[in-house]
Amino acid sequence: MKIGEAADASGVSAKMIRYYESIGLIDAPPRSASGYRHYREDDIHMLLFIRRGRELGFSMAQLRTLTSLWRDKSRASADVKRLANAHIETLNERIASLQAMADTLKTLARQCHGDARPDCPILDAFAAHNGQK
Amino acid sequence: MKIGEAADASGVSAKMIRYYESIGLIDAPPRSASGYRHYREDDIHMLLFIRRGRELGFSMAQLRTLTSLWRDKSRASADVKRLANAHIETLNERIASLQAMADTLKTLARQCHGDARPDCPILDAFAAHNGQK
DNA sequence: ATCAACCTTACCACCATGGCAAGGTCAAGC
DNA sequence: GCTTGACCTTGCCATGGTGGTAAGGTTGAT
Repeated sequence: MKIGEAADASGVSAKMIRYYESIGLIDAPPRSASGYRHYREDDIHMLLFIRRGRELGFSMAQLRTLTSLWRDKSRASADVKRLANAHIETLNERIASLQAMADTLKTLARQCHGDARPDCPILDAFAAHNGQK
Repeated sequence: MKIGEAADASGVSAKMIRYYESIGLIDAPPRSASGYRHYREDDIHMLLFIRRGRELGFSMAQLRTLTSLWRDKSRASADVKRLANAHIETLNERIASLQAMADTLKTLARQCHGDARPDCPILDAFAAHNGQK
């Protein structure tokens, strides 16, 4: 299978497949005489694995660990679970941070009459250099 | 006030102050004879304004609009409110996306016994190339 | 033989930020 | 006046993942 087909089959762009190879996340596949990369089923599975990990928000560094755990048939599931829990923690922090932003903005937006007049609590809050907020 | 003091006073690093100037987000301040940037109170307020906007997750492009609204004493508060609401919407989308990731992972982690055994529903889900998920 | 669709590598760009380097400036202490 | 240290200047590199683009080679079908 050439890289374009592998990209279609895995949902990972050809560009990214080459990138993953360049950073050592996936193995370099065999090449045809003319230099074309050639992929097999297992490689597609790996790409799908990586794509799903990325879709769940794992970083490349974490994917590196996850793929090695995946390859390691004698891994301890505790290791995987630990990584997953750490990532859940990170996600929760990011959610809380975004939620706090949204809450603040919602409060401000509610106080803004939103008409043609120029006075605006949102801008006031941004500009506050006294203890207003 | 020199840039270091402006950085301390505003919470925006000197590096970022120069960057904001380079992209035209803030005006270039007057320079001393030897080339040092010199800031006044109003410049600090602007930097604080920008910092608060960034802390609420607005993009640089949005900050550009917000600062121009701030400067425009005859703005309509509706314009500010519209921008804020659009950003709240974006934040909500990002939150929902992260929440979906976290929920999926939580479900998988709950199913993983997390001990020394190698079988792991998390990896299984990542690897699924049939309709398992 | 030609043409389109593919492949290859090697760059540039993003966005906001930090770091580092090489050199100029200023103020305080001697 | 000289040294020293803290500051300032510009400029370049790196991040992380991804897309784009360019210049050229390969393949397969007509």
